[in-house]
Amino acid sequence: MRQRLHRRDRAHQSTMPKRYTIRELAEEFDVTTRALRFYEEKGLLQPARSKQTRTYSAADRTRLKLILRGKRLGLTLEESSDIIRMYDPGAGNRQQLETLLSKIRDKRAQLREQQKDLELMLLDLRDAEERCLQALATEPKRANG
Amino acid sequence: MRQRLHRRDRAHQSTMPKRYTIRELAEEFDVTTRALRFYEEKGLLQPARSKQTRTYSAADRTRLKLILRGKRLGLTLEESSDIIRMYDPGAGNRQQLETLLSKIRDKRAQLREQQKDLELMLLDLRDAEERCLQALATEPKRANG
DNA sequence: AATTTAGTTGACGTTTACGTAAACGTAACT
DNA sequence: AGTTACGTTTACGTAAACGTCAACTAAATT
Repeated sequence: MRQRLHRRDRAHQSTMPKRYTIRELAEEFDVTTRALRFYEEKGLLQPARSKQTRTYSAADRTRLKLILRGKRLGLTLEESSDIIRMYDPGAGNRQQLETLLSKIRDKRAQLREQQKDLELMLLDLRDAEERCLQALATEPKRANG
Repeated sequence: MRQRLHRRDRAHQSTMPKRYTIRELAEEFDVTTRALRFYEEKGLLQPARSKQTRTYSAADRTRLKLILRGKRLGLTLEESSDIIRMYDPGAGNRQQLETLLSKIRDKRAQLREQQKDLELMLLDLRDAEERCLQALATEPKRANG
């Protein structure tokens, strides 16, 4: 079960910023390579190409993390895409910056609403667990009471 | 633009528990009637019928609330369905109760993870807003600096 | 040289959660 | 009687987010 060596693996130069193959990223984050290509197709990742083959930067890796975090929160890819863009004010005139600022604040407000929903659901489930424990306490070990 | 009167509207008996038409629920929660029928088809709602027409109970209304809260948290209908079932230990032997308890605890744990993700994303957006404000402070009112 | 491994690009299939339209019933207002 | 408003079922359409082939290339191992 030896790993085979690829040229890139030996030709590592620690001065060069780290790069990832599609498989490395896929395994690290437990997604399929198909998903990574799909995210690229949707403009969420922008891997470079070294002779046809995709090569992902640390920035791509970070973006992937954000995408997956977004998914766990129920965001669509487009929403995650928006949020990723929010992380960098980048080149923008005053008008664009204010639009961005407004979007950021909207999203924050929305996420705070989601926090409330989450807390409510957790409270409900706490009660549910309690009732369940009560029922178990009432229930005899064998047969029906 | 007067509202027309339906028989049910006049024949209200305050001793009877409140019931809702499909439209009432749809408007109150800003969903389509199609969605309500869909939720029923998936077993999430169980309206009674008064002569073909659906009539929803307070329990249905509560379930709908839970469904929509679940959606805001990114849950699938099936997940919300599971959670709704968790709210009632109902008729169950010891074995079933322990399975239920386990599921409740799993879900709670998962939601606590989601809480962490949410907090991280909020922190990131707080930073993003900060950077955006900085950029605005740097940017002159007119033309580029 | 032949095979294995990892990558690539289509392209069609699938699931979830409804949207939309057709075709119909029925009660109520004009 | 005719229109309007609301309800019903059936059925096909759709967007998102991939899954799942197929068919091919290139590098690395045997």
